Amino acid sequence: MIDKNSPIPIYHQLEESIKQLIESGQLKPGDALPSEREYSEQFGISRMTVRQAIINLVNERFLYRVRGKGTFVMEQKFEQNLQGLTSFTEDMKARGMEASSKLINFEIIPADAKLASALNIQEHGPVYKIKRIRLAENIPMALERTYISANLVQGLTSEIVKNSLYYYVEETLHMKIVGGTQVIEASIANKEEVKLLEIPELSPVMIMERSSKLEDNTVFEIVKSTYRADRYKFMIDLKRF
Amino acid sequence: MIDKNSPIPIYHQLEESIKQLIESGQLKPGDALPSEREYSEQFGISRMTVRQAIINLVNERFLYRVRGKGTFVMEQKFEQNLQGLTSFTEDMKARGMEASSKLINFEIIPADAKLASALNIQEHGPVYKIKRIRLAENIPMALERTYISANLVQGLTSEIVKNSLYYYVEETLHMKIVGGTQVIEASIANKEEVKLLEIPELSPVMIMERSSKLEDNTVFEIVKSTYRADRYKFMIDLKRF
DNA sequence: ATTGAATATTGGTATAGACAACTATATTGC
DNA sequence: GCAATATAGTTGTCTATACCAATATTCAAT
Repeated sequence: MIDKNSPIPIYHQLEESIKQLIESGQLKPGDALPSEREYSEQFGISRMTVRQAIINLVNERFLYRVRGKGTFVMEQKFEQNLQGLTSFTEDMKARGMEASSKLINFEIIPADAKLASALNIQEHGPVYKIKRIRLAENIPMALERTYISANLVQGLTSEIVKNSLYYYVEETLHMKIVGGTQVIEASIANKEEVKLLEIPELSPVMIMERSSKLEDNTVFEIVKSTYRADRYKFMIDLKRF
Repeated sequence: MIDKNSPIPIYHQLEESIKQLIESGQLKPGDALPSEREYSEQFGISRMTVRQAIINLVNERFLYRVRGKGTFVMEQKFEQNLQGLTSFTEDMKARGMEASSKLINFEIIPADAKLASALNIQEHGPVYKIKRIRLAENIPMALERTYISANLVQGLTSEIVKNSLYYYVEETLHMKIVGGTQVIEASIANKEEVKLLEIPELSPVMIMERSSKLEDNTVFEIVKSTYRADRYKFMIDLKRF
């Protein structure tokens, strides 16, 4: 179980070993772990070394400790990371729904000042503008307008756009999207949104504007989405530092 | 600087002391800290105790360490904390605005089924209900309804609520809020919200429902907030895994 | 001047032991 | 029976020490 001669630190070996027990279900949420001294004796390692392993797992929220009682497995194992950057397709799949798209418009436009600044390119530079209706279970969920510098992703076609853009960019072009920022606000649907999303006039909508970046920190895309408030809620995990 | 006879752990004293130096600007981003051995000798404490303080600050992203080189102050210590769980007061401060509150209502109510389930208590159990208007620069920003189990936080008074609830809970009761989840959706203001937030009828609003948890994974509070869409945008950082 | 080896300094891992603070259980005294 | 006390077991804090691994510096050989 623990190899003292391994170049891998002992505390790290123990960490992985405990994680394994949790993930395989041999340790269930709420279960008490053996005490630090028990681990120490069982593996012939110092209690401080055991503590280092446990402290790390506590920081990662796999375990929690109560002084005088013991160390226990966290109730809510590992929630999937929302606040993760996901494509619409991935997002809907995580919600157990089937995603599809309807391409409304696909063209190359010159960047206006605001867009050029957001994409970090020259004004009037060529930009793909992709306007799509996003559907879940064939019901309109969002209107999405994606802007990508045409110099960055060359040879984009409407065929590719109809399938998964992220898949093409990551698997074929080998560009790696690493993160971004997203601004969320509430609003009332405008005429175009009312029509395309098939909702009543004056319906509330959630507007999300995302900017995603590649490994080298260049801006990859700007996405403006309008989500139907009656069909979409946004959930995030919070951590207090 | 360090009081060995204080009931406050030495590593915690050192932690606060270093944080102070960073926040006061005496240690600037990129600066190297004294080495662990220097701290150890200067304060007459063990190197392992110094390490415990530094490890905590590294976990909180105040510092970073490089083996063989030293320990340094993080470049962007405050940038990272969106998707961080913040109180309204902290949130507004980060936006450069002054926060205040108006207490609308403070009472103890019996939990209905939904609330009892969310707070993980018995149905009809006593729950503090705190209704507050949150203002930024003295303009209404949000209507906030907070629900806390009365058995968990005893002796809450309207005086405490008028000041900072998080401060009281963390500093006086020594409860540690570690995280939570938040659901965001768009809607139209109802009559009460229109009146209290001083907005036109049919105005769009952003509704956020937060559940925060303590170290031992018990639910601490449920907060339902209604934010004026014209005054509030929500920004998060995204990471792709 | 440049290279290369030795030395010093830094953080990383690990040990052994001590006592404190807290919890649960068993025992004692009434 | 019940309450107070003792005891054992848990995590929390702290010390002192040792050696490893990575980096920086010093100094000698070329």
